[in-house]
Amino acid sequence: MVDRLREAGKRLTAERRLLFDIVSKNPHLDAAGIYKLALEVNPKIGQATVYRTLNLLAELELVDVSPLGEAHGHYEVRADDHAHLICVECGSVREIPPPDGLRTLEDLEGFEVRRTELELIGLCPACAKKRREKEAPQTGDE
Amino acid sequence: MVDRLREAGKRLTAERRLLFDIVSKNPHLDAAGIYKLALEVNPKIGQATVYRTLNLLAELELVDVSPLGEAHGHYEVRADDHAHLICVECGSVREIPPPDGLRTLEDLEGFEVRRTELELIGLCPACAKKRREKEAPQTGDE
DNA sequence: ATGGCTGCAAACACTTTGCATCGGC
DNA sequence: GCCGATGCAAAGTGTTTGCAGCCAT
Repeated sequence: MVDRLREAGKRLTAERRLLFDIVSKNPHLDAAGIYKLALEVNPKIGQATVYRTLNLLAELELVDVSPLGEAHGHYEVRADDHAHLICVECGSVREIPPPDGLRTLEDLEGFEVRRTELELIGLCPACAKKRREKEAPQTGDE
Repeated sequence: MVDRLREAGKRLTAERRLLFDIVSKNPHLDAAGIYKLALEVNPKIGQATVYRTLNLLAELELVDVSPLGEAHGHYEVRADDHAHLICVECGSVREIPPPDGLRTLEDLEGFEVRRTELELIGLCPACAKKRREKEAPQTGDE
């Protein structure tokens, strides 16, 4: 994470460290939850910092914003793609890592699927092309 | 849709018809976009009605709220599960229906996937059980 | 020492709610 | 005719922004 910040010419502050740390250890918190945990460590951190930092980390692709069905966006550190089992009733989230992952329905272990979302997020052909043109061989990373 | 409303003891109004129709024909609009289209047909429809109706339709499981990566929630009529190709650059959304769907990567036709989200939305075992207990044979549908 | 980052609070955008009226059943 | 649904506008919630001081570089 340090490297990525440096790369992007951003500064490494205690707040950023803290927030990234919280997101790492708590995969499915929303901004409010992250803020709350942050307050316990640094009582005078501001929510603006939380939002700014999460946006920054998302831009640097260090964390992902996971939409999580009904609820609001939650944050988690970028990792191997995995499935989310999201309960519409209690909001609980279970993760299924990909290797041992979703090979059979039995892996769901009693979870009752109502609907699924498969989102492939990236660049459409046109934008991918534009980006390649715009981008110098080594420098650019947004 | 009419039936589902009836079932739930809800009334069939022109506004609900209109909004459902708009969502049907425009799979990836957000609330604001839906409202805008609705205004063209019924200039005095209120946004509150749009929100209330969309929430109602979502509750009746007639439409889904699709989180769509970076953007805000979008609405679409419930249909066969399909994948979304979401461009982070221009925000375009392409749908891939399941039968002809994502069997090979070539189906992506040049889309450059950066990350994927697989969300299985439903009831965790505990809540599924609770719901079965609470639910009378015929009456209850929350 | 400098410019980016932070905290604070105001601004903003989106969604929900209260109430009187309207209209489906 | 009754009770739910609507339209309007105000309230609520979550997120962003402006600015002065602070701190990583």
